[in-house]
Amino acid sequence: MGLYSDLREKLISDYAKLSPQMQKAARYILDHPNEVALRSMRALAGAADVPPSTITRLMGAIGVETWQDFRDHYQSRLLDQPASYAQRARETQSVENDANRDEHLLESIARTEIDNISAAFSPELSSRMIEACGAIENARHVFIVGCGAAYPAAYQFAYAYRLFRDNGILVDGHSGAFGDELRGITRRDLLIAVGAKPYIRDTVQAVRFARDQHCPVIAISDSDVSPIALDAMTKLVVRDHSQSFFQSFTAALSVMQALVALLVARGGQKALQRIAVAEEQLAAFDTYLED
Amino acid sequence: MGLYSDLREKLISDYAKLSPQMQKAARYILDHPNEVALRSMRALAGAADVPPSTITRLMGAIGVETWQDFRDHYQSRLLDQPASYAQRARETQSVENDANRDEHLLESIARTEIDNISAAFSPELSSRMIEACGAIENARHVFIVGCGAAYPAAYQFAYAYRLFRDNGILVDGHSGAFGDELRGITRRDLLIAVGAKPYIRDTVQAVRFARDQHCPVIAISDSDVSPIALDAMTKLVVRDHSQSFFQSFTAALSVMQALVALLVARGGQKALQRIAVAEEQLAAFDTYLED
DNA sequence: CAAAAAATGAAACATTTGTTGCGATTGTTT
DNA sequence: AAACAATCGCAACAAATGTTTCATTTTTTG
Repeated sequence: MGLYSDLREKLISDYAKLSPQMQKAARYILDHPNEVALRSMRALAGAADVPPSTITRLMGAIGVETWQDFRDHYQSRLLDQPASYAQRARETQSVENDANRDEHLLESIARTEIDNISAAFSPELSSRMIEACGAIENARHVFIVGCGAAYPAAYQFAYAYRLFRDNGILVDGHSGAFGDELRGITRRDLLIAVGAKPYIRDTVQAVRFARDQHCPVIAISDSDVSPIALDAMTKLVVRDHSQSFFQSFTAALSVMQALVALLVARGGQKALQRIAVAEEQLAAFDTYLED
Repeated sequence: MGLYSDLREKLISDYAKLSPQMQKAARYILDHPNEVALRSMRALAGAADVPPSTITRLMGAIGVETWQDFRDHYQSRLLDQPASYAQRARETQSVENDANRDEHLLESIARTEIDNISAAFSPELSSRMIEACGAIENARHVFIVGCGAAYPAAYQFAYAYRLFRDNGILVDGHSGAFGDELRGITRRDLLIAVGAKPYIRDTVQAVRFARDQHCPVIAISDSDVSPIALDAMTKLVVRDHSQSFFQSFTAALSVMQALVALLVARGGQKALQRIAVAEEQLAAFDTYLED
């Protein structure tokens, strides 16, 4: 019997030959290797949503005698990891070539991104987000605008929001002239605007138009005094520090996702039901690929 | 009950007060912390040369309810990244207060997002990203595809990329039928595909089409064996853990931004000049608002 | 020294774990 | 349509795990 230096590769190469349920199990194992090392087989089966017997069968299918052998393999893999980590750090320090300059840049990016996210979930911002949720829940229509680099964040919110509420409108100019969707906006509506420097004219004009119609604004921006946030009811000022030329919208996206999570959590059972219905509709349109 | 950030200290401070046999056990645990995380209590007792009951008594002596709690602590210590994540999750669950529930949820979200990003910049993923950059630089055309919740990440890359390279094409179906942009794709091109479960049919078909034309694929996905990543040349598997119903695309977005940053850094002066030109064009179109 | 207190290890206990067997279900072929 | 094989999940099983009990030994104390 051939011994594999890493069972992971064996699992990947044999993946296609496995039965659907075993694929499900293999997939979970590939995605969560540490759980193999730390949790019990039954717990792992439960997490992967397969009966325990499937795991046992998977062992046989990939040529592993017993679960213990499999687990041992993943345990030693877990113990070896810190070693290679340290070794890599040493290598990075010793040689000063082009390749590890890239690695340094990536490490620096990672730190910055984490800082940005941490700042976005400070107590102050958190309470503002909760406040924003209240406003969203009471609005008649919820408009979302964000252009250029801010478009992903706006789209993200609009996409998720529409799965459980049907009063969200993404202002992106895809339906005619930009801002056309805003016609008829009133003080009972709400505009969520995303944007950082350099501020894009369309976004700012959308905000101003909404303000003129006495529509409250929730601004996700890079400054309290940015043209987007200046007159906003709720200001969510997120950091967009970045190692590169472009600003980072990671924190903005994260805040958008957090808003959705909050809304769903507060919406309770009803929100979950709506999501289920939306998913069924998507399935009916054959949007998803069945596993 | 006082919670210690590290039970190790508790073990050391109480060491003198323990009975001889318990000291023997405590000594072994302090010397072999990983064994606590990986082996069974009986096995540990055997290794420490004490009866199992001594371990149970030691638990009570240092104020730990059960062996499971003790083991959990050492397990999360072993995976130093999500250190107190499990504990935090448990706390969030235990407190059923409506007023604080939102804040706890946000804290939990923040923690998870940071974990996701940390994992995305692991040594393994970092080297894959550098590898991906090489492929991007040598490709004739760079196609980017991502649907549904993955669209923001795809858009983000395409938007930034087009500021310094003019061979990027976002496959989003805005120009006629979906996938129409892919016509004429060859082995000299490159497809960057973003997507997580549930996999959207359009994305998967785009990947398959590219593969059929022998076009290499860079996959940003949630699993090594996802239909998007399975046959990909370079697999960037990012975590999408989330406290809410939806998966998080924060890490995917962050990876996209990092790729752009890498490309610009490697592109040197030439890339910066192109960016300057692009900005001037946007200014000419009166896109930005002058301060 | 004797009585009380503490500590110890073996065994018993209920629980959990990994594995196996079997009937039911599914999908394919004749 | 019937027959076959593959796959699946439930339930039973034996082995192990964590905990408790209790009699014995050791230590402390008056």
